[in-house]
Amino acid sequence: MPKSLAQQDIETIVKDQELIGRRHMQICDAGLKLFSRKGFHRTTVREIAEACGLGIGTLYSYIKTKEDILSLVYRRILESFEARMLEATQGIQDPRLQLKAALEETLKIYDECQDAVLLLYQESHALGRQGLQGLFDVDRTYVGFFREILDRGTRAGQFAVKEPHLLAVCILFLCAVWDLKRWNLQGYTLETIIESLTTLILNGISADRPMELQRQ
Amino acid sequence: MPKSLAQQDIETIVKDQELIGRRHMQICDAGLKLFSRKGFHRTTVREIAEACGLGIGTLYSYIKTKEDILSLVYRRILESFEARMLEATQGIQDPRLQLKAALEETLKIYDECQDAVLLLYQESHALGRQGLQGLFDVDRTYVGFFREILDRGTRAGQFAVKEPHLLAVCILFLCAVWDLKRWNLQGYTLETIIESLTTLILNGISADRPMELQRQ
DNA sequence: GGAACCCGATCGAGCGCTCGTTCAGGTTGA
DNA sequence: TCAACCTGAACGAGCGCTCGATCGGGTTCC
Repeated sequence: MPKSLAQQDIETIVKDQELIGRRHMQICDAGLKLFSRKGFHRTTVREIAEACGLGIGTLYSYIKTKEDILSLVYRRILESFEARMLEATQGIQDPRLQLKAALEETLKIYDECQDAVLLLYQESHALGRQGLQGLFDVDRTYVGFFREILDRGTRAGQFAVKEPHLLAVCILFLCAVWDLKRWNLQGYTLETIIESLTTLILNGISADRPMELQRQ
Repeated sequence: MPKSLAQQDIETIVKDQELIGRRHMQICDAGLKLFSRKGFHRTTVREIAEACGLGIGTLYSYIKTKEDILSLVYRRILESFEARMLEATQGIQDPRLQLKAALEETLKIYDECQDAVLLLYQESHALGRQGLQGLFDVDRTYVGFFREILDRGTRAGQFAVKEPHLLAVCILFLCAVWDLKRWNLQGYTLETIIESLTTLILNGISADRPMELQRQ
């Protein structure tokens, strides 16, 4: 199995690969829960060890530093995002509909994983250079995915987009508004957000006015 | 002078109000510089004291906790933003042009104050409930400002916006893409960003297609 | 079969250190 | 003289991480 760019191995004392996998899972669960609730710095390694039912020493047989736990958490989050995203949009031919589907799925994911997205934006600077690079790489593939849709739509004459990469970044970023500005969006439903953002973006980039989408 | 909502006083040992003001200024400068470079948690109070030429004890005569320094920094940032914003857009009658000006000025501010905006998004959760409330309040007035433009434009028949508040939040948020996704936007100029975002948003919310803006 | 040995996962007390905060004493100016 | 301000050594809580000890189970050898 080829490893993605974000998959630099974490040094471990323990040898058994299958066991490492299981333990890393436990550590992820505990890490995500605690980091989300208290933040990276306020969470102690001891707490994480306790939360996953391991001794501190044991925990440190599966990681080298506290930072590794954050990396582990990030990896799993992003992997799951990528998988869901691809599944929800593959096979759709019409760029406009595909973009709509991509937006909708991203917003649904971001809705279900609020804590994770928040963590991603707030604590990523706790990662070192190497960890950050991994995040960047994954993000770039994400953006590239949106960008491809934009390119296809532009070639088909449906979209009028001067800077596809820039716009892809913006669109993906905009989806995070639901998580990062949640406190100022109470009262709205996920459906309203999806509709509003989809309308804004599709109108914003359409070569002609996409009336059929508004009517439907 | 009436104090804004964010202006709950910080407890100090020192009495002289004018001196407090001056010292708080020094502390802000040092805090912004160091927090931006190293983050809140990695910056020590000692470093801040040194950077503003005060002894640690002296510093603690002007604040009660480290958190107070962050509050202080945030306050100043937001105050300056608000002032610039209002100045740049007041008096513009046409909603479309006013929105354009507001976007442009916000992006310019966010360009000049990258570190500050990043700090705002990354470290605000280090603040306690009270400090956060203050931030929220200021942000709401900001958003309200955009919302007003949207409302005026909608009444004038220029914009077609179903959820003005939601959209105002989105627009303001979108401006931060330039700071929060900077690493993925290298190579673009501020001017390109301004143009792309303005086009996206104005097209996105316009009742009719605003061709004149594109031609000009 | 079972004694002797080995391997590697587990454990948690505690080391070494950082960092926010305090306080007793010094300095200054009116 | 005394209030206001300044100073930095000292404090101690809390943290990440290490390391020697333990133990269950597999393997070897008689």
